[in-house]
Amino acid sequence: MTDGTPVPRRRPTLDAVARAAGVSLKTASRVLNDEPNVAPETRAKVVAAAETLGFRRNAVAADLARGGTSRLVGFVTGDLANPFYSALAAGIERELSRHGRQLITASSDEDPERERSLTDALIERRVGALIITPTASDHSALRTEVAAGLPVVFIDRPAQGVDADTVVIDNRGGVRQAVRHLLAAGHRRIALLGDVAQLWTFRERAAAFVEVLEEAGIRDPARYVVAGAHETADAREALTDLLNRPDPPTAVLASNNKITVGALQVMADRRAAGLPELALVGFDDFAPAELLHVTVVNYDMVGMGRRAAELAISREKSQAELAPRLVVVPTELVVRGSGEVPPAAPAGLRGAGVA
Amino acid sequence: MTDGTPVPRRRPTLDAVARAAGVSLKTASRVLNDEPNVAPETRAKVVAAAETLGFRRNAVAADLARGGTSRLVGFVTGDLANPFYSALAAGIERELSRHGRQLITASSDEDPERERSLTDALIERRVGALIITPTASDHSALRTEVAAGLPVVFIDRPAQGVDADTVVIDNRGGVRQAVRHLLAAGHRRIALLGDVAQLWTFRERAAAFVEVLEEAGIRDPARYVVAGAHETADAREALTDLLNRPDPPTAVLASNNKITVGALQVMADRRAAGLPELALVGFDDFAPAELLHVTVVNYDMVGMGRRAAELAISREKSQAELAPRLVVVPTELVVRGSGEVPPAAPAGLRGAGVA
DNA sequence: ACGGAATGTGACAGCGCTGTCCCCATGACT
DNA sequence: AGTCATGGGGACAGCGCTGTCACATTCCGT
Repeated sequence: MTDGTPVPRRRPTLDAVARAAGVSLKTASRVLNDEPNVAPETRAKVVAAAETLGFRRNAVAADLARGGTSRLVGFVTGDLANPFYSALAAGIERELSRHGRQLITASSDEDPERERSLTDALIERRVGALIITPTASDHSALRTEVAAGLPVVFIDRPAQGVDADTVVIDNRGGVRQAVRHLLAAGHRRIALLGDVAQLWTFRERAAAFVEVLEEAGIRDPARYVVAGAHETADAREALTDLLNRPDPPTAVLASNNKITVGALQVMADRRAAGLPELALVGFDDFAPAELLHVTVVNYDMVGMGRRAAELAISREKSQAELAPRLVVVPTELVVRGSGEVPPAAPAGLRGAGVA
Repeated sequence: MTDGTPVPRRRPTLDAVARAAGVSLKTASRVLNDEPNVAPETRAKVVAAAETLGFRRNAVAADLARGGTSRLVGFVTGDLANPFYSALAAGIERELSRHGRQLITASSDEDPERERSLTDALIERRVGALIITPTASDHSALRTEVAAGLPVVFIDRPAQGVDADTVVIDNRGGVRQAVRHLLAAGHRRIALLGDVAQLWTFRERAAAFVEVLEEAGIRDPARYVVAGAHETADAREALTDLLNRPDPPTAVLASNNKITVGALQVMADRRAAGLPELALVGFDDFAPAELLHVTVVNYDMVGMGRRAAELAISREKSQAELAPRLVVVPTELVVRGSGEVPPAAPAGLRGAGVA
């Protein structure tokens, strides 16, 4: 076979650089790693040789030689297209880059099976640490890895079956703020519209929700707790059903931003139909929430990612066995309104009360 | 020094598995890579040994042995926290995972310097392909890499100084749709509110903008073209300035979603102040744009990412020299309204005309 | 029954780099 | 002079895996 294809020029190796500079392989390595004890002239020669050859060190080989662990951190998340997850990713990435580490992301699409295989792939890639928004219910498979010293951090919800660092939102606190706000405005029939009932975050929020209402002396506080509104459309439907009950709620707490949007749609329809207004508080702030005049439970998503990365790196750097740590990210109620259209409200009165 | 710290148990190697199974290293390798010509019994023995030892293959070493290139694809983007970029990332990641590849993302924060160093780091990591949303104006440094056979794909805007595959939006077409829509509604004084003047996307949009207005016989069509509205707040200010001119525009084309939000804020203020309505069309759709009743130029961001990944992978797989390819993603005008509040419009009339 | 293919397995040499150890010059200090 | 620390540099053995080649066995057709 006559080799017709142009040979894909092999990259110059460190060896080639050393030869060109007239030094040994190891000396070249020293120069390129800024190790001490190299004469300035020698250093210059090597640098020049590397430059002219267009040398790029091979981080794969370097990692292997150093012990087989790469300076990569894996992030297994639900869906990168979701602003919540991508905000986490952004925070993680920012923190990592400060420590010379790179982020490798993988979306599980909330599928436990896929989460498992992605995690495996990342471990095979010998990531230095692993950050996971757990979807699977059991993570005991990771126990071996954690025991072997792999830093694993769970974010947004804790994992079961393994002790590891965890970063979560103060779900209960956030719910309490939201519900108290609605109670203070005089609401007594308050609904909670949630995502997936199995999700830890929802269970937390629902528990707090019921608790606060009970404290306020509301009877049958779980009466308007509904889960299963995974997409915006589901949320719409679920809320419509609630409102069609004989004794409908007057206020809603939406458990995430997709649901909030669904609720806002319903509210717009009601308004168009001349029906009474509904009060709304949403979990998760989102870009134009301000324009829509909706009160939300806000927290720092990017900061949350950053915290997770910090935990991962600190564990990776310290050899000692650290006890699992828990970081709870505080929430803050941003009072704006209930999602009513911002009609003629004088600017000064903005964000003052609920409907 | 008495070694007090618990030795971080080394991971079992393939060699250990082979020994445990009583076969050679290579045979174990064959089994774990599903290579043919291994007797079923032998296979079973190896699998069992791997299982009991908790063996995880080391992808770093495997990549190195295979020729030093990893099955990783790098994505250098502006800011992962921006929904536009994260949608791209999601599309890329989805396509890659279908081909057994993993995505490693890095945010340049739109800083050319940082973009450069991240690109370098990824090349050192020996990614199999590189996808970049270029921020730097010159990418001739990548010429060597491209010549050496590294698949490089530019996304959202083309690069200068190097011939490579590129995926862009049909900016001109999108602008044409938007402007014609406004013209048809009777507007003659139309403004274009843009991001960064140097950005290729803005220059394209501005050129098309001027062109369409000229075709329509509008004099001095660039009169209301303003750039530099990088953040929402800037956009607000820029638009306010425009509206304070003696002969203010009656319609605005916002060049991205942040700007659209800024414009919506201004419109809300005007409405509150009883000033005449302003027509608005935005570039980029965003989650609650529907609720805000705003007409937008929409296109498939996730699909765009997917296309870029396809280009990268096809190039990586084919050894032949492919000529640089250009993919233009079509845009679609989603007519909803001009961002006026959705007051009493009967559902049936929704999204029918402009203000 | 016998050559040749197909099948199953192993030895061994790298992939490109880093860590360890070791050697050779200096220069400083008895 | 003789010793010894110190700076500067190289040889070499891996890191954990895969590719190549060589070898042993079995199976087939004629």
